[in-house]
Amino acid sequence: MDISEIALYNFSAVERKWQDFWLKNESFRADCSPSKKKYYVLEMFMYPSGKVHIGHVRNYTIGDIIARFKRLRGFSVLHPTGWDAFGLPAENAALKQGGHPRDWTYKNIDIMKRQMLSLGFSYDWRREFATCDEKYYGFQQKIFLALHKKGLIYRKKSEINWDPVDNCVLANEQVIGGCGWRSGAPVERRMLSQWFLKITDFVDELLAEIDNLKGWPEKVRIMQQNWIGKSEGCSIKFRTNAGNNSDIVVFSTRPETIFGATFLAISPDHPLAIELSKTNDKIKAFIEEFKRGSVAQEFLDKQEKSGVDTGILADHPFTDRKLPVYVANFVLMNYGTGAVFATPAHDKRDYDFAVKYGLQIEQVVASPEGCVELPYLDDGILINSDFLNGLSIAEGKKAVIQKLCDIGAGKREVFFKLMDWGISRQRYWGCPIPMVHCEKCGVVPLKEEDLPVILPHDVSFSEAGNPLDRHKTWKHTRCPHCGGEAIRETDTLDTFFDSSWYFLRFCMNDSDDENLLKKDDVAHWMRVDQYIGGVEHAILHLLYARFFSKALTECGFINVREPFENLFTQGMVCCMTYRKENGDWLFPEEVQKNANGEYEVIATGERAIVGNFEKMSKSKKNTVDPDEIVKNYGADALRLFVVSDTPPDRDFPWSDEGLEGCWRFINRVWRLFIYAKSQGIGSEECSGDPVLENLDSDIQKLYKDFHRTIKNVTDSLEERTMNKAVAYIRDCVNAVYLYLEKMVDNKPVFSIIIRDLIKLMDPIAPHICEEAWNMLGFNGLVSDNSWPDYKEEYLEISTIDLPIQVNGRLRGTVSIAVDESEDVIFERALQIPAVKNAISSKPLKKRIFIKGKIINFVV
RNA sequence: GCGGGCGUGGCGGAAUUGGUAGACGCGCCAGAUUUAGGUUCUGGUGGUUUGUGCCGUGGGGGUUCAAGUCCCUCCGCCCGCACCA
Repeated sequence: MDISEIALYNFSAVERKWQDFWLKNESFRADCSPSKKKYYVLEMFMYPSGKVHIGHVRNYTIGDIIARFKRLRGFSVLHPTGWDAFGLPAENAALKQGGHPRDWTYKNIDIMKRQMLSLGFSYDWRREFATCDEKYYGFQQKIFLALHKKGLIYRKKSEINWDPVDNCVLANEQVIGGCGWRSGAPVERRMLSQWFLKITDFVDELLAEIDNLKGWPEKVRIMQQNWIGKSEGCSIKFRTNAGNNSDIVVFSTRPETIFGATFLAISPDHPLAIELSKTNDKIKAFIEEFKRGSVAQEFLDKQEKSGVDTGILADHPFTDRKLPVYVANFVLMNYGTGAVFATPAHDKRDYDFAVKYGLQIEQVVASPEGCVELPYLDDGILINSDFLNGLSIAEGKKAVIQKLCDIGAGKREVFFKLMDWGISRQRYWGCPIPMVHCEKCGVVPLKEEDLPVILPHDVSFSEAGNPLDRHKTWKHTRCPHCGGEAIRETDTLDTFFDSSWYFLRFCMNDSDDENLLKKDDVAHWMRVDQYIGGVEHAILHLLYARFFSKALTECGFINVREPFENLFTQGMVCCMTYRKENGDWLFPEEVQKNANGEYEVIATGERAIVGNFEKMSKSKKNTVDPDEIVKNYGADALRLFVVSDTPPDRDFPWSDEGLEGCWRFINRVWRLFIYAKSQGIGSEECSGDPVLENLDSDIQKLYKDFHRTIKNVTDSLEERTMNKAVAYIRDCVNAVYLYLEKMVDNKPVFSIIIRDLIKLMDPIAPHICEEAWNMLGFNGLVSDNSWPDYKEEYLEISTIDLPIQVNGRLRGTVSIAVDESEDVIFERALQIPAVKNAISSKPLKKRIFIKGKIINFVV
């Protein structure tokens, strides 16, 4: 048989066949198995936007490779998926094209599920659900009531971030650079009664536990730490000459520099500043100016420090110094106390401000060597500081806080940036909040037996605002407390609420009707052993999910305080961009290379500019459609491609040539399988390990090298560097190709190699592997079997080309047995002409010999 | 400004953790097969010379018999946070 004449692999028939089989037989259902170790692998579930994109494909392929790999490694694997289905786009679509958000959502789920199935992901589909399923959000309302009862949910009138485009409140986490995370519109500030989740109750634990998240990327851990933003310091009360109730409390993390304080600064939002503005036009004007500017973030960033003198003088707690009080634009009301003492010698901002307004600068920290450096020396010895003189920063800090406490002027204090999470949204397509407003009883929680509160279907989107609010009947109900007339809460929950516990619900399979959070099931599967998703969720989702695990544990639902053992954040899929000279984006197919090697627009011949590799996006016209790829190259080729070459945590440069290469490789492997079958390779030839001594030396080497391949692929998959696993597999296939004609005389060895090669490839390209497995007569599915082992003894190399250096430069190699004696090897090495030449007549100073590694002559 | 990451052929990236730099792939070149192109199989491919050699992992310096890897220093790119007291 000529291997080059084997017909192309019919991927579409094969892939369809096995996808149907897996689905029908629930091949990947996860059951609690007492005999196996469990492994929970989860990719962040999808928003049903309407279409799967390549970024999803990469994310879910990485997860599926891990799931299939772990199954073969003998774990009982839970690998579920579902839909993060509430949210604004459904409403926007209804608004734009008519129809109902519910229909839009479920239709999209249908489409996208079909796409996911066509990629051969090994999910336990029994556990699939959407967060907009009544059962799911109904249970979520139960959770809401439990959290409320526990005191973790409260209602408060507060200034909120209002997105004027989406007509919606945003959490602080959803405001990025002063704009809404979805709409991109500048956020306005409004006062509104809102529901809040008391995430701050867990702030210490949320921060402390980050240190134990060893399986998380350092980057994400730091981002969470920064977001929580703990500062330890001291609040200090300053008396002023402005009469009663005009004491100013400042917060400082550097109280030891108090003797360098030369003025106080308060925020324009500080109550005292607002009070003063009533009688002081200059302050009033300054605050107005500040408010006007503060909307646009870029403006704020570049804004120079400025302020206005209030005329008030504050008393220094330890000296006679009178400190002028300024209203200053660089002091934030929402951090600390909204007031600071300024030490210009040791703080950049204070320094800039002092220079601008000609204020005093007093150095109080000197470097230990005594040399004077101004400003901002943040380590050294305290000087000019009365009782602190000569102390280090740390000692001084301790001493000054003690003294401030003693005289009743200050106390130790800790501040956090993290604030409670506002969860109310003035939107229809979300989980209804199970509370009512009763004139007599106030805000009253519904009784559990009255749940779920179902979203009404008959709503209209013809007007702006919340459809629930203007629904004719839905919101009218009875008060659970007094039985009188009451109004339902018409706000719905932030969708981040929905996604904060979905991974817990996956622990139950769909036969469980009532209780979506069974403690035993959760205990069995949690934590998630490997969570995979984009780094864009580093703060929002991951922080909320951590908080929920703690809160639900407090409420007795579960007993898992940290949900995610290992976190993997994959890079983005990027693609070349092209633009016209006027800046308009061009599709790649609109562009061609002309005779001069420059790019031009095919239709018009104008010059086209080649842009950068950028994240795929519709607006930049550099997307590719997974459906098209699957249709033309198959799911296996696509899966292989998205994990080839580039480590999964880096951005992936898409190229059509690269994809073609993967398609060619799938075909190359297919030819190998067909050829092997024609040579009598198959299950009946596999019986135990081959006896190496009976084999030709090159086949021995091939077999030993294959064990090296097993080790390399195993290690690569364990460390999540699929690109390396692919390289080792390709290398191995290349090696087998060189011995095709020896197959027929070495059936047992080749049968074992082919069998185990199928297993090694199965996590990445499962369809072709399932087909080959079946075709060569092996039993069951590949995933019913176990991952190949390698023999350590085969990894030991007996002969080696030992590099010979002279003065650290390579002059040749000698092929010798690894355990050959040193003297013999030196003898051989000195016979190499290039070595002789390099040494010539110079006296030998030293010989370096590292067994199995290198020889180096130093002359 | 602070924090994190990165810098290796034309390109994506390997490198047993201090021991033959460039595995594997893309691209390119050649041979075989083919009526031809494509496919397929095999070989080659860092630069520069070829008698040998010399240079080469962002730049410069250092440690070492030996540095992509360790130390110092400078430069550049990407990401996150940002008047956080």
